[in-house]
Amino acid sequence: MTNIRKVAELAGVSVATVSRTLKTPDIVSPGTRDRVLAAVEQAGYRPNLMAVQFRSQRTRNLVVLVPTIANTFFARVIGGIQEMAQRRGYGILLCNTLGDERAERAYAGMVSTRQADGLIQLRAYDPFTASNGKTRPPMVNACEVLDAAPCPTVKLDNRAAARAVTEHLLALGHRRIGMIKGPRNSPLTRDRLLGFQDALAAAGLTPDESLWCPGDFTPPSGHRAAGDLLSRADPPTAIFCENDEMAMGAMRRIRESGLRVPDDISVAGFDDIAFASFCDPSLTTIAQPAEEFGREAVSLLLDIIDDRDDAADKHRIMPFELVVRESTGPVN
Amino acid sequence: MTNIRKVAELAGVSVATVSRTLKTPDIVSPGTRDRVLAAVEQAGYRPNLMAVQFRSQRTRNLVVLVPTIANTFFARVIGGIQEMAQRRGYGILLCNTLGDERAERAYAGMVSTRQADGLIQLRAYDPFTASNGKTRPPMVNACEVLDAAPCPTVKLDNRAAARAVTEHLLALGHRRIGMIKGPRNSPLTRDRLLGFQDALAAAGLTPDESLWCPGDFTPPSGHRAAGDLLSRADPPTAIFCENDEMAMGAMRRIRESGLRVPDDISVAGFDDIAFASFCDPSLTTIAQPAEEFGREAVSLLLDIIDDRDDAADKHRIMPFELVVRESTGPVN
DNA sequence: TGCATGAATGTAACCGGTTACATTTTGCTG
DNA sequence: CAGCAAAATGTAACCGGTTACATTCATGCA
Repeated sequence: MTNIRKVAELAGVSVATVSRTLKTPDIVSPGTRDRVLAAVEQAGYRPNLMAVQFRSQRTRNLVVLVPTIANTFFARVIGGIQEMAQRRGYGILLCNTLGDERAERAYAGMVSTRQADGLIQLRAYDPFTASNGKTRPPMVNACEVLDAAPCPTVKLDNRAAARAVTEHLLALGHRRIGMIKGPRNSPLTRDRLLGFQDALAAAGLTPDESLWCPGDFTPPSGHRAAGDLLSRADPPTAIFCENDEMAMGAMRRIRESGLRVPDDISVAGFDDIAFASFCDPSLTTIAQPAEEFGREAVSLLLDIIDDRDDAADKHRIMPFELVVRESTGPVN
Repeated sequence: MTNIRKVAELAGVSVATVSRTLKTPDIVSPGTRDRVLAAVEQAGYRPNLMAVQFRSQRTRNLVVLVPTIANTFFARVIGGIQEMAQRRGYGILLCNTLGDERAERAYAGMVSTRQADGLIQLRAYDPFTASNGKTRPPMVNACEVLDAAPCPTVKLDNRAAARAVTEHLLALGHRRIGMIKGPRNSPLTRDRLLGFQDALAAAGLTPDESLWCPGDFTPPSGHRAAGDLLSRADPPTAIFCENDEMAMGAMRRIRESGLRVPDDISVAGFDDIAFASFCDPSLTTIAQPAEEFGREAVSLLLDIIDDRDDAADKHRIMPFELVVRESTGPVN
């Protein structure tokens, strides 16, 4: 491996001069600079970044904990993270945690052990809980956010968004509205449920909890939950799904029962993934700026890392938009 | 930061003994071992992995170049990569290249500069082309594979798979079959086109190149291409799309024309993404073991890195399966 | 010419582990 | 108990950059 000493020898200068030529060319005399650059070229020298990182105690890597990369929405968020990280000179260490907290804590260790300078968590779990008394490593929590997050957060006003969807369904005349939720202990699910209830309450309706089915954000779980709802004696006339993946599973199940969307049952989703506008019928949903979530999370994280920041309590609320398409219509 | 010297001091031993206690506990006497471990505990010591990596000249990171993480198929492949890498003690540096070769070469530099030990490329481009005479860094090419790849590869027999799809359509009586392709210069597209032609030739048909429309593997491009095909004087009775994303876009466009799938036009896709079985109609497609692509790529790459391997010419062909669903039917 | 000043360059310590080699301790045998 | 091998532990070089500080060199002015 050609190292800085070889180059120095080749150019007839000291290692310091080589280092300076590459990092601060302006303080090296033009003649020397040319000689060094020629030697660099000739030797095909590339600085060993492990050494640079080690010396500077900065890896310029960020750990990203993602529950499932297979989820289209997260894929977009990661795209945004990667884009902004690259722009700021950072790399992304991707960790598909599948929601396993042991794995998340293990991955979080990559920051403690200096494999990365900071961490972005896309789930409501603090992987540094067990850090006993130590200073918290730089972290940002995005998408599904802890209630009392010990770090900056980036999230949607899920309550308001869910309320908007529900009001849309109410305006179409629906009164019995089913809900296909996410996992029980998720703050995201809880907030969307609250927004749902807000809208019902404002309309003077009492929610029927028997119409709330849990899912896990995958199409099969939406399919299953819709099956549950349809088998009721008095099935709902509309179903609000907490994400588009489950909505697509639900629509499938509805059609399998010989019913039509939206003529017999309306379906609304959440996220506005790419397929939402291409499936049949196209899906009424909440559009989120997924890539922007990622970019913003990186921005906040680098603020902490670069110490351009004193407050760990910056909280960004991202905008949403109700996108009405074909899957919702007037109650039959 | 607590380092190994602090721990050594605390335990009343030398740094070497601390290092040995953590790496090879069996060659340290039990009494000393306990004392050191207690000191480690007390100090909350975590070895600085940057130092370890620097010393051992191994980062235990792998760079992954992915054209678009937003593509459901690649998301699954990356999931497999991440899983196997984790199991083997490696991290994944994810790079969303968007097909930009400059960016790919830049990212590839992370291996030359020792930020990572090897690279997995999911596109048919060799980012080390410009490496003048140097030994090639460890690399594996998966999914879309170079014809004369200078490294191990993992791919599908795209030609055979495309032939299987086409034969299925021919068996249903279709004679005018449209094709929605990927980008022109892609070996993957070329192979699928060859398989398509193989099937036609075997059936004694001459392909009509005017029915081949280029796309870019996204739903909108499939939508657009289907529009092109439908506007022909004599439109095809079936459309073979080179991936499911484009197939969903195409189906959407067909329905917008007032036609039904498969009654008026059959549509087939490729990849069997999660939505393929949940959209309406569900999609006839080629199932690929996406996660297995990723796992296999990591396996091959680590074989090179660990030098457990002499041959850079291991080439894996992964199995496919034709999954017939609702989107294809007998010609009208 | 001599000296002050600043620019250019060199020297070597340092980051935090690992490990070859040296030294000390332990345990066993005769 | 001497003597020796093996086990345990210590010392310090090393990985490849960066940079504080020291040194050399060039320039301008009196």
